[in-house]
Amino acid sequence: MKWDEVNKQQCSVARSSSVLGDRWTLLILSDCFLGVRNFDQFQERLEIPRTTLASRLQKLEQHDVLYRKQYQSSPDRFEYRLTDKGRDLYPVLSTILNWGDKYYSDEAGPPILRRHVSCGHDIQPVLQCPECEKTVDAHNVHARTRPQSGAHPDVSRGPIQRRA
Amino acid sequence: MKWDEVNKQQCSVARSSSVLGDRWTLLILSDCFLGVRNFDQFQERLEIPRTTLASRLQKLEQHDVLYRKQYQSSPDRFEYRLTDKGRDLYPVLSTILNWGDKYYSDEAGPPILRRHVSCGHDIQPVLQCPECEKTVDAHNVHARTRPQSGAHPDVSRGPIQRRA
DNA sequence: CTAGTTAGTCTAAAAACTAGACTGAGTCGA
DNA sequence: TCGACTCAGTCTAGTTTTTAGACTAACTAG
Repeated sequence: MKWDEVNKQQCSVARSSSVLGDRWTLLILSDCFLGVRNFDQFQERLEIPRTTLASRLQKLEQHDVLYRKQYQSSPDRFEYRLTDKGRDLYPVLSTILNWGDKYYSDEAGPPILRRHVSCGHDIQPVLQCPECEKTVDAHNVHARTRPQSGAHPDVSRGPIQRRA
Repeated sequence: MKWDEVNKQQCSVARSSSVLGDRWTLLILSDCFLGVRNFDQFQERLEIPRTTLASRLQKLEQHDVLYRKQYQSSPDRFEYRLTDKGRDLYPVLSTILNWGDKYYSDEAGPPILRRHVSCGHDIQPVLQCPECEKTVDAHNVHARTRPQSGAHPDVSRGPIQRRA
């Protein structure tokens, strides 16, 4: 299957991956959350080839993750900003940051700090069950396909979340 | 910059992206969490080219996200399983699933259901502050670089999380 | 002996990525 | 008015990655 047909799969991860699962895309979005808005600023911070950057920004705009907002005329210039849909990717970037902090940061600690404005602490957000408010991870969530959803059926052996 | 130099950046998202930010990788990991373990099973479910699958699995193994476990001999055959480090990616895949469910699922609802074993509800996990236990999103977390971390300095205008 | 299973590898063509120069439409200072 | 600068891209040519699909190895089952 070609990559650009992945979004037709009946799976939310597949459809999301067709937007996010590309070289550079997650890094571009990370910079968006850090306030970067202009083409050259993305390019300099990421050292991404300009052609690649242009095509990624265009793709993210087409998928309504970013939008172009004019910030001057003559010559017309645009900056890239997160849409609501884009801002809803915050949990994705935040959990990726958590994982990177855990496995790839040096003794001095993580390079980016996140302060929870409400309580003032530097935090690493965690996943929580919205019903019972306990913290959740792979071991206490059981995934299954909804019948008639058109998704691939469950693997016969079943999920492996509860392995030691 | 070439993609395989991204992991040298002083940024947890960059280092994570060098592992996760590739075509197919997120989908492979998603299948791992659904219990898929064998080469042909990945290949059939994802319809990924076999050469690409082989190189992705090798890469994930090198990064200690998956490990190969022998499950038969003569001929020796191996299955791919999540390591602890790999299982720690659950929040990443889970938040991607949430986002896909919100923006890409049809009227009938999301194709994959997740049951919280502890409380029995079908849930979509949310991000929580571990200090004050409130739900967090882009609007109430303020990111900044730690001085002397070697990360890119903050964008002068500052984060945009609190924009309307 | 023949067919089937599983996990890959091989090959050649197509597509994507990369570095770096270049363009266009302006501004700014002298 | 000239030259340098800004910014957001585009162009080009060379390199790398991805892709489809056939093929291989080492068995087992009938």
